Amino acid sequence: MKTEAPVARIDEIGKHEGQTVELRGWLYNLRESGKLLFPQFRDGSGVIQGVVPKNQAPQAFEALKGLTQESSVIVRGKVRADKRAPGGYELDVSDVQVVQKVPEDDPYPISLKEHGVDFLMEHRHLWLRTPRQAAILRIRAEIIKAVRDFFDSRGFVLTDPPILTPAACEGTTTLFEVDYFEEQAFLTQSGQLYIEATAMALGKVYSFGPTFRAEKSKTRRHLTEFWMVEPEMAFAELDDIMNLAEGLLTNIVGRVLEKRRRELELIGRDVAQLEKIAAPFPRITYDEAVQILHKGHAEGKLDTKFVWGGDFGSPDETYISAQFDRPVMVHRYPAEVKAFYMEPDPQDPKLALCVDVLAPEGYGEIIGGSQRIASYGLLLQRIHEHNLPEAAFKWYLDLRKYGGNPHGGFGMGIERAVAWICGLEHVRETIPFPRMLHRLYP
RNA sequence: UCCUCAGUAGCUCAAUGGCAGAGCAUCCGGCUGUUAACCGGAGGGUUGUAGGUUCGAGUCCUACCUGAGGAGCCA
Repeated sequence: MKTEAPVARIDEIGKHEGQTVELRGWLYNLRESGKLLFPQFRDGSGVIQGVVPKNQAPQAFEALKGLTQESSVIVRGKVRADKRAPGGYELDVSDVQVVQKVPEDDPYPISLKEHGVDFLMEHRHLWLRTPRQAAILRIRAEIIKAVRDFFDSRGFVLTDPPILTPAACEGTTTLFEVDYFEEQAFLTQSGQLYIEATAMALGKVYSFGPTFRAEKSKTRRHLTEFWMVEPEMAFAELDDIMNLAEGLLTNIVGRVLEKRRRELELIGRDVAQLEKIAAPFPRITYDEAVQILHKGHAEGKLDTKFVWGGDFGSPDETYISAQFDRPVMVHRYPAEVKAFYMEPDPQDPKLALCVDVLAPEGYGEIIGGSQRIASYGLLLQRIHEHNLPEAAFKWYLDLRKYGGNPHGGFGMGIERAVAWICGLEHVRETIPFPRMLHRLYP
């Protein structure tokens, strides 16, 4: 096979109209019509249909006839604009080199027909090749890039907290236990406590990394291993934190609409829903949210009447967020249902200076944040009230002894953000290899 | 941990307690513009596992296994 032809990418194939190019990829599908073949090639950037008449390209015809789905190939052909082609361009194939043929007696398991969830999850390593899954992963990458650009351009420094930790961060959820040279250790459930320390060193910081929860949660919103971005700011109060969360979300939605509109359309996302996402986001207090739930109950839209003082359940969050067309910020929850490190509201110490951001369309909580306790004495008292081991938190208390100040931040679950922006039914499709209660393979 | 549902060909599914079937995939044949191509033919089964009821169980009963959806908890 001659090698002068430039290697082209399918997503930029229009640049090569009229040229002979080389494509390196996989046979996505093959339609046969007698002495005419219509192979569809996939190269990771897109899919293009080729045309192979037997009498014009006998070598390519013989190489492709009967070739199995997902066989790897190097093909050469001339790019031609064609209105009949889904992408606007077709390839008049002249040469084909089969790099590896998928065996006929053990064909590629994922056909173009429908498959069940269990089968697809068992073949996740291959499922990723389908255009829909590839588009979701591209959007995920764009969201992560937007997050990092957002913080990097605003003076935040990326500081990576440890993944192995000696104690629970918040003392609430179940953690994965690890044998650390015969000492007990855990996989982190949040880097927050550590980035409070780096924030005192660098002013504005963020972390982006995996977190682990051993909860036996079994819903469309849960993974046992997920990625979280956590900004933390010294000398910041609750309003600063809410402004930051609002800025982050409008920024990443805007970026995805700008750069990944084609992928959003490919997966069938209603883009109009995302175009509504603009500041200001509604900000309501916990008390106001409870009023909304009570009104909903009175109108028969909620089964049970919410009792003030508890945390919102999943149906409650869905109902509250359904009242708005953009993310809603619910702030000042009862301190009792929140983490030990949250600063009490000076106006009403029963409340914590915290905020949850609920995504629209029923996606629930994607961000949780708070102002942290600045006082050494109060923090020590909270650690005792929550029966946490004081010795393990000595370093954390030091942050209040040596230059304590009002500070805070939030955590955003990347997979939940991706699920919302993509309009997915389940977070399992937002990460290449999801880890769930019953899923450790592949 | 609790509640609900499901498990039949490689995949997606059908089969009133009475001969285990279809589409896709694979193989063989046909078709020069196919769009999850189409048309004809072939091969492909321990009906999740174990027990029970029955003349007879994919179907009914019990237990278990596996998975899905939800609750709680959370991002």
